[in-house]
Amino acid sequence: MTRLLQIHAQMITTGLAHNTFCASNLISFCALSDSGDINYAHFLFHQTPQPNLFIYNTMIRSSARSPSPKDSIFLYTQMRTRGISPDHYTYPFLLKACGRIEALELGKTIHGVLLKAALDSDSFVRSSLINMYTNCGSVESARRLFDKMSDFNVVSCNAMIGGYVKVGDLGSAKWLFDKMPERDLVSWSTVIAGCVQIGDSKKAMELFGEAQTLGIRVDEITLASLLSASAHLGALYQGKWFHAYIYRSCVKLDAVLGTSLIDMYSKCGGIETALTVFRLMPKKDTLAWNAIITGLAVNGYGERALQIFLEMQREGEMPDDVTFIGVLCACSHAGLLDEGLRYYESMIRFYRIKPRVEHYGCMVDLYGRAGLLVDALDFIRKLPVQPNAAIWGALLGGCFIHGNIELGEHVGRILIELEPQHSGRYVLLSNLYANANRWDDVRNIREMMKERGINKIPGRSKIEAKGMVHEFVMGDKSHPQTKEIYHKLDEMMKHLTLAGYTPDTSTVLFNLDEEEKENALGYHSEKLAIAFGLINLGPNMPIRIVKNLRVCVDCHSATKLISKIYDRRIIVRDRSRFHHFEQGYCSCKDYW
DNA sequence: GTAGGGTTAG
Repeated sequence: MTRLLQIHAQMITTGLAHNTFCASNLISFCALSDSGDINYAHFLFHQTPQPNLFIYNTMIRSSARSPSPKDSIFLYTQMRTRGISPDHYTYPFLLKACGRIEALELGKTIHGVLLKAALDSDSFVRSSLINMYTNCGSVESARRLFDKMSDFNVVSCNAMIGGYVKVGDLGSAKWLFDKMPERDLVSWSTVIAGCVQIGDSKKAMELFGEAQTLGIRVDEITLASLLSASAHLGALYQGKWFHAYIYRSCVKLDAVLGTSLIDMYSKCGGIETALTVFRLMPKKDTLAWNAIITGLAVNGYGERALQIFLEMQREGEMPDDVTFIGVLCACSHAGLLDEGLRYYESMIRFYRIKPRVEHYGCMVDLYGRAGLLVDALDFIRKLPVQPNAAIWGALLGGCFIHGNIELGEHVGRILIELEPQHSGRYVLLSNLYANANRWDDVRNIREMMKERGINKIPGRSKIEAKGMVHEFVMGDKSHPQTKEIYHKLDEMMKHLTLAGYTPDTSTVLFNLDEEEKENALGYHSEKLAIAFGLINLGPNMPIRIVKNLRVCVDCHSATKLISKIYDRRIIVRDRSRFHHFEQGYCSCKDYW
């Protein structure tokens, strides 16, 4: 831009500023280039006495992708009043703006206008129309238009696939993807992103495999989705492979891809690498800061997360609502009550961010973990919104940690009423009763679950070894290495007993006799996965496990001891956070 | 010129 300002100055002195061709190019650079400046483009535009069609198109195009797409509409009205007729270049930009502000009625009107002007046969205009309709939530209109088209071009197909993906109809998206005559990288990216969005990360990986077989080289956009899939799966080695791919293929590492990498490493327990990636990023936006703050928080490094937050403020990056979710989460997990309260206040008063239900959840968690259950309840009562299940869940968590049976029972009942189909709610209440040795109540809950036909979700643990993901359920005997695994498990148990471990059977759901309970615990999926890891991973490799549920008290204390006995780092990602076990300690400081 | 990407409480 500095260079451009010099050129502009020169143009003024030489009189070239009045030359339409030169003025157009100047505006075009400011409005469209990555190193341009949209505000300066507006400034130049206002100084132009008679902007021509090209200038209008450029300004409409630039505004359509700017943070205020409404400007495009304004510019369009202005050009019409000034008697300039829009052409087939104008409409795609204008329709993009309509889509972004979800102005369906306006979009329809423009559709009518361009029908009259007979511009609807232009393939760019058609694809833009399809995209406008899907962005405005009207997939049916998009489909009607799409069906009427005789020339099947790849862009309109992609726009249509994107429309299906937006409404979560991956079946139709995949159907069209398979049916279209030719697919380009955008087609692949769209379906891959679609899989990730509906939570089918495995399918996303499979599609990438197919693309690989066909020799398609993916770019930074596809990779961002694929890294997000790795993050969800907790597949560190898969994610690392993509990281290497980025370097190998000289893919542009922009802020979005950097954020995906940070998130992938954090969600796979590789928080040190996440930090390195973050430090090496030349341009960090709010999302990148948010990703590292949240990553540190769920990995149990609350203080580090807060340091980075302070750094963010020093560097003048504006925190948003998501930043504060990370900050509050960091405070509650690290037991920093006063800081949490202070940040919450500053979010509202200083940053003028209106708290959302997620922030309330963090606050209840903050009070609850600190043992201030009365304050937590008081906070919930004063909320301007109906508390949701997550808020009660946070309070129940606090009751559990601090052994408050009365309040816990009350909250547990509310939760079951609120989400009668959610098995975890019953399990939690039942565990609370079991902790208090109230076996009759435990049995009642079991009965209730049976009557309502609700099944407990079985615990599953995944572990990666030699490029393969292995999954275990409780008492699993399906793995080819079953014999060795159980042998190792016996050895582990012997070592544990020698180290003074006694099984904590308090949270076993069934009212079994003590010996049965111990057996049930001994074969919990994470213990099987640890045994598998000890057998198959080299002595210096940390054991990384991803669990679908929260880790139980018994497995937690057993894992701490195992990390010491076998001198092995064990990293467990459970449903809500990370546990880094090392030399008998866990990063969660036994609060989770 | 049109179509595809990242962070979010328990």
